[in-house]
Amino acid sequence: MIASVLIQYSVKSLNKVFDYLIPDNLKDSIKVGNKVIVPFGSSKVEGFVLNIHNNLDESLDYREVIEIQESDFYLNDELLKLGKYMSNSLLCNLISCYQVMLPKALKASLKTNINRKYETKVYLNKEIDIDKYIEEHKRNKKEIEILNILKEKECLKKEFGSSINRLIEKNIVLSETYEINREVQSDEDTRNIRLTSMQESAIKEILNSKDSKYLLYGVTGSGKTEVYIELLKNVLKENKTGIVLVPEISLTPQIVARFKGVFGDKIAVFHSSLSEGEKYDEYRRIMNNEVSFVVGARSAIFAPLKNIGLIIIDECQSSTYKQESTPKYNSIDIAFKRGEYHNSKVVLGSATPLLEQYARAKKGVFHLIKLGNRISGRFPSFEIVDMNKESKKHNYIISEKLDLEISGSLSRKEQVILLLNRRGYSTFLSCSNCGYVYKCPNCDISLIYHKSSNSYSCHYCGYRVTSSSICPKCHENAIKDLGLGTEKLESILEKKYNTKVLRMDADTTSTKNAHRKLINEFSSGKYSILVGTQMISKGLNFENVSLVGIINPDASLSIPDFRSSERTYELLSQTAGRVGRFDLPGKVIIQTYNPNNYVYQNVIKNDFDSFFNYEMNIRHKLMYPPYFYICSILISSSSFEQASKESIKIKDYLDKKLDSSYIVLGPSVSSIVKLNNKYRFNIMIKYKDDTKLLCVLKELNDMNVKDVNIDINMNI
DNA sequence: AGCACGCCGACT
DNA sequence: GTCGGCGTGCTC
Repeated sequence: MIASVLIQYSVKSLNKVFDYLIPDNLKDSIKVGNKVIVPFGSSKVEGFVLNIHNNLDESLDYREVIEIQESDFYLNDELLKLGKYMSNSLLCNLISCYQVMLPKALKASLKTNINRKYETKVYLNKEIDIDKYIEEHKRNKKEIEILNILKEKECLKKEFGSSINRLIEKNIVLSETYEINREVQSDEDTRNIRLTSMQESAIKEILNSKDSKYLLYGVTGSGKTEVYIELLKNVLKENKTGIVLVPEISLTPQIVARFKGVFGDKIAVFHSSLSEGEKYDEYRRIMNNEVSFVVGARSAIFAPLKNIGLIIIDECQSSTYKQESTPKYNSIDIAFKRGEYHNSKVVLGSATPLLEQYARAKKGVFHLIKLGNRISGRFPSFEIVDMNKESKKHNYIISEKLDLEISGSLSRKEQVILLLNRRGYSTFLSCSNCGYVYKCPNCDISLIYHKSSNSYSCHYCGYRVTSSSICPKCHENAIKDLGLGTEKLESILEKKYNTKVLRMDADTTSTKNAHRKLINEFSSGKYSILVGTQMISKGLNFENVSLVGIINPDASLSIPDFRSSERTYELLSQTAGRVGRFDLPGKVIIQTYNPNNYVYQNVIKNDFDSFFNYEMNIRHKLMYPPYFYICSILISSSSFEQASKESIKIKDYLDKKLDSSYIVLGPSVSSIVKLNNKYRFNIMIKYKDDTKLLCVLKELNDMNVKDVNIDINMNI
């Protein structure tokens, strides 16, 4: 018997299986999907068994499989097929697809040592006359004490001191060690919640329909979570399983607590804050059919559940569902694929779905279900402040109107949230003497001043130097920090309003549980103003907040990406949703230099449909999604010339191979020309059907150009 | 990925 | 004459 093994390394030349003889002692136990150790060249490697067969090739000199790792674990048929699908449609190595599905402890890599947790139980050896033994060893009080307890019941070894070891050695007491799961603690929300008629009818509509894909479209606070819960209860009734994806567990503790409260132990939760050992435990619980549901972020879509009845993707507009590193999969595509396999329903939920998603729902590709208005609170009142006028009055950061509203809120002892989507103190550093702009030595990016760490840092590669006002070029003491980041805003506000300001951004929430701690502190009223980046736009529920100020939304709007408008719309409407959730009337102030922009105009009217129509028109004209799919090819090299030359060659190649139904744009320099010492060029392909494209790109992928990296990102 | 093989430059 | 640079090719 021969095992075809896909080994651990994710390199082009190893993207194929190697055949190994299965030795007799493994013949009965080896399974397709098993993780095995095999000899490879002069070393040993790990890999997955993709096939077991008998086609001996006489010309080959086979070596033998060394051993099976984690014999109770294997990639099942569905996941094996799913990996192949991913590898084909994403143009990446097969092994990277399998690796991404698994917790670190189960990935193929000889370095993994699983931090297993064991427990040892001890009990009396029935074949020994205990009473006689006790009689003979009366003087050893500790031993007798233990034996008397064990006469009643078996116990855990750790309940006793070291004297138990002597008893085990003498075979009086028997011990048995087995693997156990760590206990993962989490909050539980066990409220009993009455469903609204809107929710009831949404649930009925999904349960009674034969459709497989749904878009549950409901504003923030309209109670999507309760709909999910009822759907899952139904899944449980049918003895099936389900997956719930959320953008990021740490940002949505309430929804997880709610699931835990209703389903308790039947749910496995994949936190990013779990240790690798804990993740492995949760994975084991799933494999052993101990759980019915899995809740987690992007990679939870690969949970090895059997008989899936329902997959829910909450906040389906979130960009976190697309993985930025290879394999660049999108959990939503994977969800549809798994849904097909299991014949299960897939429900996307959002208050601000992506244009593609909403368009598909309107077209009937997804069954659209609207969930009406938010349950409590009212829609806040909006005001757009024209910063062109304000800057004439020398108000660049806080407009008169916003100042007035902040003062008003503070005097009423209410709280204020200000959104500024830019962390750090300043946004760039420049010499007032010679005009030099302080850039990262590895990237073509301005360094950003961080006052709290007294450093200049690059937000892309992590480069960091101690701050100094001496210009590296002209050596004058003239470096000035310009532009506005959350740190600077924080200190400006503290001075201006003489109050405590809480800042929430990637810098203040980097430590474990910091996010939650800050939220609780703001909730408790210790601070009157919260300043933060986009991370404050979601999920927060504060009763005492009456004002939301949006400081510089234009920055988000001007990001060179075709989705920047809809991202900004989402960011603003989500942030606006932080106010007026309870009894306080809410006010939202948007400060912009483009007051007439359709994004802002529609945000203030809360008119998603109107925004949708306007934006769809633009997408249509510019041939962007959902009218076309987009594939982006990134060509990078440490040599600018090589990257440039190769980009042009690739463009010519694509033009030659692809017919006119494909639109090939570029090459152009990337928006970040140099990143991590690599020069970057982009080619964009607009397409409606990927079958031919995938073949052409596969050939392109197989061409090896030295010192040049080609990175393909399908369906961005 | 790691390693062997192999072909050209600079040096005890 | 050798040591060693890294380009190429192979691993069941």
